[in-house]
Amino acid sequence: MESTISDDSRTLADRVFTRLQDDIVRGALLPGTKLGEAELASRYGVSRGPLREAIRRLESRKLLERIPHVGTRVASLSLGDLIEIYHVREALEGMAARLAATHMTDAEIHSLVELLGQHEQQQDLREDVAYFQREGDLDFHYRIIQGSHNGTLIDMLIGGIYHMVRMYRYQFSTVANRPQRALQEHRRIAEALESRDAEMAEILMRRHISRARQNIEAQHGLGDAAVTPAAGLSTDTLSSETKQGPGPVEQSK
Amino acid sequence: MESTISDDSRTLADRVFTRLQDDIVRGALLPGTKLGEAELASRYGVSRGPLREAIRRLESRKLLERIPHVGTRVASLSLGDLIEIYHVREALEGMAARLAATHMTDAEIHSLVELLGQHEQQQDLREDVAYFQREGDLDFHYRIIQGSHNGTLIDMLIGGIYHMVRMYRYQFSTVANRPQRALQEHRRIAEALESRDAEMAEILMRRHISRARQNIEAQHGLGDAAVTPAAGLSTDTLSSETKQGPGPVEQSK
DNA sequence: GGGTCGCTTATTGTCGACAATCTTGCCGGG
DNA sequence: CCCGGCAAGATTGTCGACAATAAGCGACCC
Repeated sequence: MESTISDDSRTLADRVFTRLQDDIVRGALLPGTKLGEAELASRYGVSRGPLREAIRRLESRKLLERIPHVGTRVASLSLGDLIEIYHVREALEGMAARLAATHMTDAEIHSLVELLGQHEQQQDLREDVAYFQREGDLDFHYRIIQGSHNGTLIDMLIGGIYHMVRMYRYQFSTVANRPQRALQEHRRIAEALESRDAEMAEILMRRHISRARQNIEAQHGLGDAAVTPAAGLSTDTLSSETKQGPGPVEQSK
Repeated sequence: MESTISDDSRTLADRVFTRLQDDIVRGALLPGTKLGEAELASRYGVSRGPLREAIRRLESRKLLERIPHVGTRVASLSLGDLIEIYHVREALEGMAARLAATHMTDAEIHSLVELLGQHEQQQDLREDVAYFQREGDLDFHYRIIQGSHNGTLIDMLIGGIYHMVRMYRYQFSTVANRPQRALQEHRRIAEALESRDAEMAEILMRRHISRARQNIEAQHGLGDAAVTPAAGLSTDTLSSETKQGPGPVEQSK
């Protein structure tokens, strides 16, 4: 329940794992970039030992692609991969919503409704709601997943899929171009949860995610000029590639 | 078919990862066993470096539990965990069956039906069908999952969940006490696939897994005396130096 | 002139040693 | 007698160096 792990309490390998994952997800490291171990080690100020352990874990989470004796590079999602992920999300989060309708506590549901209220306020107040809406959307889904109270499901979604979804959003800087509607759908789902209607919650959640997927498909289907990753990887020479900003690694919140 | 990556082509860390995973899944290492890095390293004939990388990957797969600065131990599934897993399987494999109904090739379906024929023969011929049925069951589900042609789904099921299910089966040496019925259900599912009935395939698969779960719940609800773990350590090719005492694994606590 | 072989070099894989941390047993005090 | 602190031992975490493998490049042969 409490996830405020102080940054220096855990082991070094765990920290570099978190930082690296964050840099990948936030788009600081563009997909396809080759990651030299020596370079990364010096960048994060650790030795190659802990770094390699972190790499193996990121590899398990499909955030890194590794070829033995060749190297490691940031995983690049194709559109097909993303569609696949959304199909799985539909099944899994639908299930999460169904479970949440019966397993969430009243306090959790109340808190969720409050969160929705905040989202609506932000929706009204700001024009540039993309970022907030984006994170808010994640937060909404995040809470319902937690509300399922199914540890396996939570691990799979939070630890396995959500990082990829977030990576995608930052990668293509997806504009939440249907925030109003998404918010409405969120509201409906919350209402189903409030009335403890499990079947309705599942159906609404599946629809919600299905629409998001269709939205992505349409967006990329008629104009994928806006999704050019701007990162031709193919045969990049090593290193010295992603040199952006003076602060290569930003510290998180 | 089995000409997969030859054992010496991959890196050492990959090999010890496979071996360790196999030993865990097959029950050679009992759940809860404390794994000392030095001991494991000498057992597998590698240094602690590659071993630690393998450990991190197994940890990501929830097959090992690690506490920083304390140690690593084999994950022990509670009954609740297993039930959770089966619920997720119901959603995920139901989806896999639905996708398989439309995405499997005719050749794949034909091969699946042939596999079922073999299972029925074994069913008729042998009394001690537990092992074959067990693996056969896995094989059947395995093929349908592959037949979904959804890479994300496949990774999640094969790479994430199935090892845990297999571990459980070996752990409690679960007797497939309803092989006849399970086989019938498999047959029905295959028929649905043959007629390309996606909805029917999903429903049948969900029922099939749900029944398996209910079977487990009942079995453990009234008597769990039949949980005798049979141990057998695998000693093949890697480093001929594997000291394997009569009691190599110590139960902690 | 094109292709292939061998060398160079950089990067990954592996190893052994050192340092930090936890556990355990013991001692003293309450 | 029980509890807390302290020291010794063991185990994990981290580091730097060495070895093995693959990519790049140039020369040589056909």
